[in-house]
Amino acid sequence: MSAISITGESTEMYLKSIVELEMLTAPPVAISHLAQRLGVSSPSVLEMVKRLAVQNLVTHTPYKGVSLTERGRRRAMAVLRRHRLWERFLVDALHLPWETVHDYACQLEHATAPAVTDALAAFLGNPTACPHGNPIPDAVGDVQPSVAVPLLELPVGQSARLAHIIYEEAILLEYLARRGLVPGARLMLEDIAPYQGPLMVRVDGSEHPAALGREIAARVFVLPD
Amino acid sequence: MSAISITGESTEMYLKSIVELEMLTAPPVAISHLAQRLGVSSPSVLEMVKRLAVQNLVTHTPYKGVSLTERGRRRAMAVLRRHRLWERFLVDALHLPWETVHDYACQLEHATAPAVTDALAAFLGNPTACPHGNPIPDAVGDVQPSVAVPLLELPVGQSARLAHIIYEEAILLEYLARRGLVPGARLMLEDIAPYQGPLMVRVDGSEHPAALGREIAARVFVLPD
DNA sequence: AAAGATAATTAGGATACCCTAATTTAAGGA
DNA sequence: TCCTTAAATTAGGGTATCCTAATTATCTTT
Ligand SMILES: [Mn+2]
Ligand SMILES: [Mn+2]
Ligand SMILES: [Mn+2]
Ligand SMILES: [Mn+2]
Repeated sequence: MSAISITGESTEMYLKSIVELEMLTAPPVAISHLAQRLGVSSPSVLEMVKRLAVQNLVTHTPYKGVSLTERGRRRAMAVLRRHRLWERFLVDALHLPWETVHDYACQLEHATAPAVTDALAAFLGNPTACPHGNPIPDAVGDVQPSVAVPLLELPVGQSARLAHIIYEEAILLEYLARRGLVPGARLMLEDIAPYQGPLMVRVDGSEHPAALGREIAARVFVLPD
Repeated sequence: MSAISITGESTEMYLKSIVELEMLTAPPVAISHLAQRLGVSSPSVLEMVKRLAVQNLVTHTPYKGVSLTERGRRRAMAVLRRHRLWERFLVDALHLPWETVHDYACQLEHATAPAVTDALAAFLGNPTACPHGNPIPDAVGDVQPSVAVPLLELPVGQSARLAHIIYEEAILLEYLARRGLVPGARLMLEDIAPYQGPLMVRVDGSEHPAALGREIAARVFVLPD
C-alpha cells in the first residue's frame, strides 16, 4: 500500500481523453462522449469517473459532465507529452508512417518512466510539436496556445496552411494522409455545401479537390494566409 | 471476441519469467520460484499457470512445476527480444545508466507492436546482445547459445572476462555495476571461502577485491582466458 | 517407517474494469 | 405546461488477477 498512487493505463486513457475532448467541445465533458472516445459503455465510464473523482483527478457534476482537477490536468498533460514524444521518435528515428504512429504511441505512453521521458525528449532535441502538428507539453505540463483556426471556420475562397489535427484517430489520419492533408500542406477552401454538406478543399499537389465532412473539418486546424 | 489472443502484460511476465528461470535451474520451473520472481503469492501463480495451460502456453505437472509449450516459448522469446532491444536503445541512444534500464525496459516490452519492434531493431543496427551481455533473440525467436560458464564454476586462480549476467534484477545490477562487474570486465577468481562462503574476485581497475555470494556467482557468466 | 519441513494446492475473498437491461432525469418543442 | 427523446444513472453481472489462511502432498531425515 504505497502512498504514491500508480496511475494505471486505464486511468491515463480516461484523463487523456478528457483533455482531448475539452479541446473539441466546451467543458464539462459529457459521459457519452467519453464513452464513445474510449470505446466503452456509458455505465462503465460513469463508474470509472466516480473512481477518478475519489482520487481527486476529476470533478463530476451529475447529469452535466466531467472536468479535470488541477491534479488530473497535470497527469493528463504528462500522458499527452509522452504520447507526442513517442510519435516524434517513431516518425523521426524509426521512420514509421505518419498515419500509423498514433496507435503505437498510445501503447508506449503508459509504459514510460519519467527518467525515460526526459531522456527521450533530449534525444529528440526537445521538439515542440508531434508529427500531426499538436504541441508537446513541456516537462511542467504547459503548452503554447495555437493561433490556428478550424478549417470549418475558414471563409470560402481563403487559402491557408495546415497547422494541426486534433482528436487524433487512426482512421482519420489515414484518410487525411491519403489526401495530402498533413501539417504544412497548402490548401484552399473552394466551397462549402449547404445543409451540413461537405467542404471542398483544394490541396496543393493533389489532382482532385478533397471533400471533407464537417466533423472532420472541425478537427483540422489551419493558418490562413 | 477476436481469434487472435492478445497477450496481456501479466501473461507476458509469466512467460518471460519462466524462460529466465529455466536458464537458472533445470525445468520444470517450480511454482514457488515463479512466485518469488514475480512478487506474487504461490496460489496466484498456480491459478495463472492454469489459465496459461488452457491457452496452451505452458504445461503444468502437479507438484512438479511448469514448462513452456512451443507456443509459449515463442511468445516468451518475443518478449525477451523486445526487452533487450529497448535496453540497448535506453543505453545507446538515451544514455541512461546501465543498471537502471532493466526496469524501464520491463515496462516498454509489453507496449511494443511488431512493426515498432522491427523498426527499433533496424534503428539499433540489429544488435545481438543487451547491455548486460545477454543475447537478443532474432525475429524468429532463436538465440545463439553462449559458451560462457558461471563464475561459480571457475577454478580458483583463473582469470576471465565477464560475458553476461542472467536473471536480471535492479538490485543485482546496481551491486555489480558499483564493483565494475559489467560485460567485458577482466577479472580473476582469487579464492572461494568454504561452507557456502563468498567468492573473492579481483576486478581489473578496482582497488579492492569484490566478495560475491554464491547466488550471485551463479548468475554471472564469464569466458575463461 | 514415522516425523518434520517445505512446497503445492484448495477455499474463500477482494478489487478494478467492463457489460446489458432497466429506470430516471433533463431539455427542448408542441 | 406537457411530451418526447436523448443522456445519465442504477441494478445486476462477469472476468482477470491478486491475497490470506487452511489443508495436503512430497521429500528428507531420523
Ligand atoms: Mn494510450
Ligand atoms: Mn500526434
Ligand atoms: Mn515487464
Ligand atoms: Mn539486459
